[in-house]
Amino acid sequence: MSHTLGIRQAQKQKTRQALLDAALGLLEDQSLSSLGLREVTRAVGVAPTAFYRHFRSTADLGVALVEEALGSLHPMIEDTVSAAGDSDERIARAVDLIARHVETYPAHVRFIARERHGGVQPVREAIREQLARFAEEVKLALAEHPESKGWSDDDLLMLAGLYVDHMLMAASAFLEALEGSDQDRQRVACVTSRQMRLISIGRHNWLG
Amino acid sequence: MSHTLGIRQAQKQKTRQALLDAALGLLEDQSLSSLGLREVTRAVGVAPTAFYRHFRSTADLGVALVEEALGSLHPMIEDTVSAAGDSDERIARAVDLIARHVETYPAHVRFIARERHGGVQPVREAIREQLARFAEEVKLALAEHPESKGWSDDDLLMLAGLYVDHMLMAASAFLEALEGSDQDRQRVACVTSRQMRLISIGRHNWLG
DNA sequence: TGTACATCAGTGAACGCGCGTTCACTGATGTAC
DNA sequence: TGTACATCAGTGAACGCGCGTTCACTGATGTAC
Repeated sequence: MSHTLGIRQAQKQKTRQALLDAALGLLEDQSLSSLGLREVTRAVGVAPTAFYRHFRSTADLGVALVEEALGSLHPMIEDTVSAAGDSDERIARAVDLIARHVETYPAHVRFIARERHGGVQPVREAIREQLARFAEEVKLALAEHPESKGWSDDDLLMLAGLYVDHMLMAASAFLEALEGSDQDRQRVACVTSRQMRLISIGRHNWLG
Repeated sequence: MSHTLGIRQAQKQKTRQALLDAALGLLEDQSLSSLGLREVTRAVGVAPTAFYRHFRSTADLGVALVEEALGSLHPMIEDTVSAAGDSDERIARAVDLIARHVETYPAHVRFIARERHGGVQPVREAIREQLARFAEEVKLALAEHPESKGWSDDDLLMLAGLYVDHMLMAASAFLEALEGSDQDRQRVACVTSRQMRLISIGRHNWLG
């Protein structure tokens, strides 16, 4: 089978993924700028020098984590924003989707929220790029809605940016509530829904 | 003069402030969780051990920085949100005020944006508390507006939270634009104003 | 298929360095009389 | 005002420790014939 990776390549990928997983775990209670290369390799059980076979530095590993955390999320945008249903249905679906995502990948969400304004420039830049792509995709999806008639491209991008920022705020609020009670999480969901509804109302009355 | 500090107390305060200033400077390109005690004392020009006369740890210093960065901002809220003028005037004033604040205290703003979701729990907690106080104050100011008639306390707090979050997003966007051109900053101001106007429109049509 | 050589992911010792924290100290400032 | 003692912000040496990076290496996997 010429399409399968060789044993060597497969093992290398496995170690690389183990490094990424270990780093993500260690980043639950510290920032990337204080994450040590030896910490990561120790957690995986390989020699410190093995790290260099996969990443130049922890900053480099951080950029890879951004790709892992956000890269796979793009298809989700399309499904959430552009699918059918009225505003309230769309909001309910979006909030539910965010809540589920935070429950499934809490460490990824924490990493992005933390490093978005964190101390490692290349990682900030990578996150900024991904979020700009999200905003662009949301803009395109919004343009498909009938209620976007008469909206300029610039105004749609402004609205898309507001949505993206707010989704991140919501994800971060859900994350804080993860260690709380069911009631805490429901309150976050409720407040987030109302905030999104308010933005949606603003949208429908914009220029009108 | 019994009300002036003794020479000893005055000198101690001065050293403490020098430590805070130096730390804030060093935090421009790293996170608090990687800030070293020796780095800070070296920047000030005192012995490493002098640090312990003022703070238990860098986390402790971080909490003091939160107080310095956000504590003095509370009076500003009242002025911004509750003062006279229609929505557009209020928005213009708020955006201008945020832009000026970021220009005057960029390091403080960066610190708050960075450590809000950073790796140091007590500092996150301190920021969370201050922002909750802001939201409460904004809520009280909003309640004074005539357009808040019929609004429940809960809805006002929801709106206040949206404003506080959005002000922070705006501050962070201005910060990124600080190293850019005048045009960059104007674009941020323009987008922020329109987003606030959209929220304001949502507010006026809420339940209506 | 078997053999001889190339590749390269992971090893382990070694390095110089800066870290946080301890401790007993110094000497200017504060206080009691 | 002057003196004798107490306080305490800042010192400087010392400690053990883990860090990032270098280097020559090993041995399983890959490849050419």
